[in-house]
Amino acid sequence: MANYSATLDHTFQALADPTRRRVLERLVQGPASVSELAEPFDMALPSFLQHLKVLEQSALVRSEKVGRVRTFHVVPSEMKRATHWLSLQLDLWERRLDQLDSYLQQLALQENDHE
Amino acid sequence: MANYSATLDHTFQALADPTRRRVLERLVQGPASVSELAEPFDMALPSFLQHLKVLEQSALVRSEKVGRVRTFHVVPSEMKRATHWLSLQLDLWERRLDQLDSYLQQLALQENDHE
DNA sequence: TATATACTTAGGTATATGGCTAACTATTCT
DNA sequence: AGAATAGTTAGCCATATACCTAAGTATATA
Repeated sequence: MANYSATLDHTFQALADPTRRRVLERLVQGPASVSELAEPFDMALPSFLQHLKVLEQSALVRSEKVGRVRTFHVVPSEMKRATHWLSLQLDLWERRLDQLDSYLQQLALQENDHE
Repeated sequence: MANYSATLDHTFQALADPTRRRVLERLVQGPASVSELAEPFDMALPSFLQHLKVLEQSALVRSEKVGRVRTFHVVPSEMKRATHWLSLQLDLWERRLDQLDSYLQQLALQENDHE
């Protein structure tokens, strides 16, 4: 495993679950094993592992197994892509507001001319 | 309708679908009616309407109906919240790397002392 | 070598999601 | 009034998601 084509779909899907977001919040503080990650959650281990799988398939995290311990760590690139998409939309939205604003101001000026 | 308690769950869930992201990309350019929004999509109208419903319930957009036309527009606050969460995680991740870095540098210095 | 630890796999269930068609309502145009 | 337009509601279906228990594998520890 290592060849995932992660998409914004998968990224946002992975982020849509509170358990998975809490895991990420833990992992940005540093790597952790499956059982360390699972500990705060009142959930059967196989259910929890499902979440880790989703996170890894979305490429938000990666893991390696050494001995019997699997350690997870954050990979920032997909979070960056998601942030970028959102920032771009917010930016475009604000630009449009600015344009609208100056258009309305111009209109107001023309109105004054006619008085 | 107007009393939704939107959460990051709902926001990311809404963003996880390509149709809904394309709708948002359209709406940051300015408001649009249901049929304008639906036009680029090869999808039955009721299916498409479902997506608009998800977007509105996640509070990423809002709509008003005038006559027989319902017009949608972007509401930026939830996008900002999502961006904020992501940026915070990325920021925490980088801080941790920096700390690790200076720790390792210190370790290297101490090693030199012992030579 | 026996036991404990740390995951893993298999398989089952309930609900959610994303699509459809058909039929209906409310406005607007002729 | 009758027809067209714009959106809505109801109901069906297939697949995905999120949880579970039970049982299995591989690696350490006593």
